[in-house]
Amino acid sequence: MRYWLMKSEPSDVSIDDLAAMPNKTVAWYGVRNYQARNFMRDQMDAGDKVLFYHSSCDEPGIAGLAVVSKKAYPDETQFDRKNKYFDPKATRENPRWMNVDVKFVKKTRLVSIKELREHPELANLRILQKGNRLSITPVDPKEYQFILGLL
DNA sequence: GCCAACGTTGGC
DNA sequence: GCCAACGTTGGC
Repeated sequence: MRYWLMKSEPSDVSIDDLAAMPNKTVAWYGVRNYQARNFMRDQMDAGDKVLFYHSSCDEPGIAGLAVVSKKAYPDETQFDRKNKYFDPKATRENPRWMNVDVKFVKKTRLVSIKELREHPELANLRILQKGNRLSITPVDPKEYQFILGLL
């Protein structure tokens, strides 16, 4: 089992939105970065634990816990002409983009990026590295446990 | 709104 | 295969 941090813009899907979804589950659609796609496609399994992170908002930080509930399968939005994530180079026979399903576990207090930076134990957390923009990053089990302790 | 740091694209 | 130009991300 692996641990991940997944960024979502709360104006798109917040932790509260996730909790309100049917089955409290959402397809993690719209990832259009190969590295992030590869993590989902090649490494994520049902049962993997997820730190749900709010990005591009007033209070960026960890907002809750979630779990991968379904292995990667083709992202439907790539085929939908009207969708902002439509990809003309993707076909049903040759999909380019994949997504997993993510299910709500719990909402936590907001642990801001500022607070995360204050802990030397988290110095290597991918999301805190300079220039990091990946929307999906692996989290070391020790880092995950440490963050659980902050909640 | 700024801007650093990336990722992608496309001409050559 | 190189690399300049362009687009995007995301914290501040």
